[in-house]
Amino acid sequence: MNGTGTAAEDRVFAALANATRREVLRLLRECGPQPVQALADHFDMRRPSLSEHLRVLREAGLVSEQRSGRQRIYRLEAAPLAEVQDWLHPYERFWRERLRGLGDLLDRMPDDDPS
Amino acid sequence: MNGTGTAAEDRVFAALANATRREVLRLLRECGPQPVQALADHFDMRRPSLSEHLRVLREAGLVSEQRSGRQRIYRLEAAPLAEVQDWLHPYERFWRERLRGLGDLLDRMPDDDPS
DNA sequence: TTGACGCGTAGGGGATCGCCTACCTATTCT
DNA sequence: AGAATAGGTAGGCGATCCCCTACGCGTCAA
Repeated sequence: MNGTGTAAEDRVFAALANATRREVLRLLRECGPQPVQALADHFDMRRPSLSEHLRVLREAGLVSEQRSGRQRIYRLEAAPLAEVQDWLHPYERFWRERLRGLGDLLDRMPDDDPS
Repeated sequence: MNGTGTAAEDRVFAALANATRREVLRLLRECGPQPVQALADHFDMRRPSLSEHLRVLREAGLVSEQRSGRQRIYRLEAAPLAEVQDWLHPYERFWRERLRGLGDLLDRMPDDDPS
C-alpha cells in the first residue's frame, strides 16, 4: 500500500532542495492555504516561475490544490515530511553522541570486540 | 558560533537531493568510517565521480575526511542533519493532524468495503 | 628510484534546473 | 458578448548537475 519507493523519496528531497520551494511550504504552514497570486507576492519572481515550483511541490505530494472559482487554493500536505523524518531517525543517535562527546569512541568501532 | 545562515541550510538540502549521496551517508552510518575506494565499490560509477559527491557532502558538513597514509578516511558528521530535523519540527503537527484526520475519515468510510 | 596505488582536480558533454516572455483556457464582472 | 482576472503551459536560454576520461600529486613497495 505504501508506494514509497526511492522515486517518491527522490522527488521529496529534490523538492526541498530549493529555497523558494521551502519558503512556499513555510508560507502555507504559517498563513494557511492560499491562491497562487498571494504566494507569488512574497517572491521576486514572475508568477509562471512560481507555478512551476508549485508543480514540483505537487508532484512530490507536499502541496495539494483545490479549485475555487478561477483560483487555485494551495494547501500544505506535510505527510511526505514525515517520511523525511523517518529517514532522518537512524542518524539521530550520531549527532546526539557527538554532542555528548562520545562520538570518537563509537566511530572507531566497526563491528569488533574491544578486550 | 552557529554560522547557520540560509547558505549552509541550502548546501545541506542540496547535498541530500541526490540518491548516491544519501546512500554514502547510509554506508558511513552502517559500516563506519571508510576510505574512498571502499565506498566506491558500492556504486556503478567511476571513482572520480564519487569523489565529487564526497566534496559536496564535505562542503555541507555532512562528512569529514582524515588522512591515513595514502588513504582518506571519510566519516559521517550528522550535526547538519540535526538542523534538518529542527527545520522539520514546525511541520510535525500538520502531518499528525492529517493522519488523525485520515483515520477519522477512514472510520467513517461507508462505500469502500472489498470482500 | 621506479613503479603501483589512493585520491583529488580539470575539463568536456549531455541532461536538468530555474528563470524569463509569450500564449492559452477557464471563470467572473460589466 | 466582451474585458478583466487567475493561473497553467510552451519554449528559449544561461547556469548548474552529474557523469565521464585524462592527468597530477603524494605515499608505499621493490
